[in-house]
Amino acid sequence: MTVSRVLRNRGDVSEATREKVLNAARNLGYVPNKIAGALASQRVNLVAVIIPSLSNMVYPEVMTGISAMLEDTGLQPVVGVTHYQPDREEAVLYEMLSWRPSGVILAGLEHSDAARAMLSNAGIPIVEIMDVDGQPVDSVVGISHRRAGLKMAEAILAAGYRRIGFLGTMMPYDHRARKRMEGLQEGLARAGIVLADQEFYSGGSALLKGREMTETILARSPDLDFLYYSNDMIGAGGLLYCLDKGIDVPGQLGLAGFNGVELLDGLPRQLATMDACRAEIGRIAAEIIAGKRPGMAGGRVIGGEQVELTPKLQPGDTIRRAG
Amino acid sequence: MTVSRVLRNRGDVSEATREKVLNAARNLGYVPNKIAGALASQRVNLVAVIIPSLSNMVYPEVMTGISAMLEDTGLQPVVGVTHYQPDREEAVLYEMLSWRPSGVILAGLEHSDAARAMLSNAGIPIVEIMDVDGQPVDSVVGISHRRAGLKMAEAILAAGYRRIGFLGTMMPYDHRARKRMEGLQEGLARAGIVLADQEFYSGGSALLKGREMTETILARSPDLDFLYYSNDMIGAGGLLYCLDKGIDVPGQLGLAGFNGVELLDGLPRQLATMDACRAEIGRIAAEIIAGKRPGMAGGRVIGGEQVELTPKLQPGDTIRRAG
DNA sequence: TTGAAAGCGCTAACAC
DNA sequence: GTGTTAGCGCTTTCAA
Repeated sequence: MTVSRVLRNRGDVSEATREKVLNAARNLGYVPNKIAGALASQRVNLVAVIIPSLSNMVYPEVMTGISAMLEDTGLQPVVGVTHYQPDREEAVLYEMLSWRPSGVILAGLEHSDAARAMLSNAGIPIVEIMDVDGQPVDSVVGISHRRAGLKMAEAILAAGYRRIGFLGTMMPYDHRARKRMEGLQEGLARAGIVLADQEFYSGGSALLKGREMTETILARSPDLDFLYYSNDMIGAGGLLYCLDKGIDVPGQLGLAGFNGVELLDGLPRQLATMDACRAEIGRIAAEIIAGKRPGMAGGRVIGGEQVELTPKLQPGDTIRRAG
Repeated sequence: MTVSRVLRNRGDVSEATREKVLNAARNLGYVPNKIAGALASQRVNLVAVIIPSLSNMVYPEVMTGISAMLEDTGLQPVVGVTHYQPDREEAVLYEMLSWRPSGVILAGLEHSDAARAMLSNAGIPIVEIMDVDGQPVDSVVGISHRRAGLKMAEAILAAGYRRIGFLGTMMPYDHRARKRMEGLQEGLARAGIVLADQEFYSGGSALLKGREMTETILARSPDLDFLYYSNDMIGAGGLLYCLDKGIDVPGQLGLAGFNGVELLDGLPRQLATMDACRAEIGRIAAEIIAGKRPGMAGGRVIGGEQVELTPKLQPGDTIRRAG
């Protein structure tokens, strides 16, 4: 039918007919059925985005980058949440793939075998985001959390701290926090230093947990001179705790978090952190799906792209000036 | 085909055939095509959720409530974000309706005429959430922001404050913040008091903005004795500012925010706030879509449901004890 | 318990 | 520039 052509601004249609159709559509309150359209054309303007959580702030920011980039490509992101559970990830992925999206963006490089198999067989661009320490299925955009931890270790040591504690989530599937801790340990090991203590939490208000954990770890290991938190929210809690207690930060005790969340800007003191390049990651991932990356003239390359971003250390004022 | 029956656990199929089909499916890495399925069955297991923003924390929490409830109904939420722009809302709604979802959950009661028309004609359950002050299209679940503001006015006056300032977003389309301010003004008016000053912001780190706005409004109106913030994040910023400056809270200056975000638990002092019942709203909205509300034995009632929740005042310790 | 056939509402290819 | 036709991959209905 000509109607189809008008509604999609396709092919040659006379202005008159066009107007007529548009009017009729408006008056009838006609909403096209994309299900039928997709079935007929074998094309779906949806991009599956699979992330572990929406309450982490990091992911909403990645989403923002994705949405912004996708805005004028005609593609629409569809979000699925896994709650850091591999089996949920598998289920969500299956569900989404059954709608035949144009591409998949998903967090992390660790997936169940079944999920990997689905991704490999999907025949659409797959972009794994956030992390580059591992074997991607197709494309990957992220930072090396291992190197981030290592870099932080160097900064800590350069500033003269020696008794370092790590505070983070207990979640067994937060692979990126784990890699940062491993990177930190490796960096310390190079200087012959061992992580002095560690403390984990799960659930609850991150800010409050940060306070509690800080109190706990300092009670247990009063000689610690640096605390590395796995995220900025618990780090901010720790900072507020130290200020309350009159602990000399960064003289007596140094602090650092991770992510570079904008929340930190309003704190009484600026927590040291490392920017995880969240919006940037989202933007690039979306570009890859949309086939908009420079150097890829339309046709997709087999094997995918590997983009490693470099997180910048933001020393803030909770870490002593080196030297 | 029999295959279809197996994959949907439908009708009578012999165990033998069933096994055979399941095996074949697994080996081929078969993922059913829901597009075709949906077209044939005229049923789609998707629920459209349309919200203004993901960075507001409030909406991710509503999402959590929705997801949790939908978990075992076979329905899947699909998120669309409007950035508080009516035309974006209209576009997102159009896009989503064209996938023929089983229901729509969307924030607020204010929509463009076109959007209203689409909603009315969609022939599926519509649930407007967050706010009950207005005319719903179908069902509605939320709180009265006007009454929330009014109740806050009463609490403020009862505690003896008289020179009240309001601080909020400049966004012209944040109708709920506007209604809270109007409620506040109405409550003050009953005691013959007029809002002493107000200050608005847009964009940026809410915590930081809260600090800046507080400084600005106090510089302009040093005699204010209470500040009512349109959300907890800017309120928290204001609280941190006051503590920095050594302002006596709540003696000299009372503070209150809105939402009851869990972040507040980690602050040095507990900001007074009012719980917006976010997860609860999400849960009930999802129940309505899933047809799970008690008293609705399957068949949906024309006209929809109206659920008004009552926000609780959490006085914290930034408001003087009354009397 | 299984197979065959029709058709969901569109798009693509081709004829007019 | 416009109409016609044959599917897209399923579900549904009905017959075997």
